[in-house]
Amino acid sequence: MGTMKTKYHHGDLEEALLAAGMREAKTSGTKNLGVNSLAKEVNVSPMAVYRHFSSGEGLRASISQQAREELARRMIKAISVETTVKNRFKATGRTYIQFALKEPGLFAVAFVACDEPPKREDSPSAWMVFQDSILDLCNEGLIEPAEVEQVAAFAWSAVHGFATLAGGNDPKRPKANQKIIDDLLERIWSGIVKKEI
Amino acid sequence: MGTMKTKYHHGDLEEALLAAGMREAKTSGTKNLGVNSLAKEVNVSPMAVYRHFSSGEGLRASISQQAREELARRMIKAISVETTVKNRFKATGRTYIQFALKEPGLFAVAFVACDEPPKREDSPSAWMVFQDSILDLCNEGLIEPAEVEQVAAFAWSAVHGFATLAGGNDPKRPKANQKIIDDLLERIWSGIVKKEI
DNA sequence: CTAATGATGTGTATGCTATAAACATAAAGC
DNA sequence: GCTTTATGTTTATAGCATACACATCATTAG
Repeated sequence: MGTMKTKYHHGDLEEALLAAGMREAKTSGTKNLGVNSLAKEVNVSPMAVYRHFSSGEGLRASISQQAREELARRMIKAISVETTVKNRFKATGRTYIQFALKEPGLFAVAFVACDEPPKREDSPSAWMVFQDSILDLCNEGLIEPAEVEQVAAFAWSAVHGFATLAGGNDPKRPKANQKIIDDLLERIWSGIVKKEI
Repeated sequence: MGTMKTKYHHGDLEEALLAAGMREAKTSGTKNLGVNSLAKEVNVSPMAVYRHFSSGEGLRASISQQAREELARRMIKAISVETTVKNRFKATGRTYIQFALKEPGLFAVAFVACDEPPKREDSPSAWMVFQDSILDLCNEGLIEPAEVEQVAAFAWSAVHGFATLAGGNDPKRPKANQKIIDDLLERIWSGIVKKEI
């Protein structure tokens, strides 16, 4: 009888469920993230899920968290190759928007409103990356320390809003190409460094 | 004999379902918008719903549309009392954001991603109001005609993004009070009328 | 080494949801 | 008045989340 295909215990079911969830999220967004369908995908009975997550909602919250971490990682990576504060800021926003456009499923899952708080709070977050990028501007003297919170809120809002709208399927959604995105980031920049005038 | 409480035919079930949906949306957001629960709320069997909507998804799409129309009406009303283009623009954004903060349920329902296209397309939309407000700026010579689309996308994005983030329940969401919102709108203004420099 | 214990997975049962098919009732048109 | 059409109800099926009881394996204590 050679290989016994079905070990009674899976080994690392939690990891497998999150991986399967991310796969589904990439291709189908928020659909197909149910307990039953994900359990089936990893060849496990639906109830096994509850040994690792308190509920289906909890499972989805963890998948959502993973998606947000993926976004944050891409942002950090994009920043790392830029040399000026302005370019780092723009790379931050551009990466965020391109993530929404190239991975609409992941982006949708990342920002569904979910009540459940994520398990780990210490992971890289897009918000943190934004804030750091704004703190850099402050260190360079481009904005006042008192403005940091406001500026971060503004920049994050504009980028997140565009990503959400352009990545959606509203027939009237804003168009998005490289030039348009760059124009947007320049306008945001204008709203940030008012003193540059 | 006396009052027959239950007419076999409801009279205007479609309207009643949408009204019930809006009531639920106001208090509970996207939850409790199922076919069964709404049917029960108007004292009708679940299957009756399908005489007016092709599916539960279709029903929710119509409720979502109603929520968007409500937002657009409030924006139009707010604009009507302003006299300058800048103030009209700011009233547009402020109303949008305050709608998200004061009616989080309605706002959530208004902008859930739904594939189903709405039934009527000719209704007032927030997008139209934004665009009109930007066209005004163009008429006043504050921006170039070629910029209109870009500017509208930028303004809409920033306002929508802030409304979404500030109205959500992320522990790190941006704070929102009158002063902060006004600062935000000024920053957006800076991104719009670059030439004012 | 063996036996108890805890962690992890299965099977079964319940109650919810969406919706298809067949039937019932009332309203509108000939 | 009788037929047709619109609008509801009933019943049945299938999927989902999840509670409860049981099975299996891994670890650890004696």
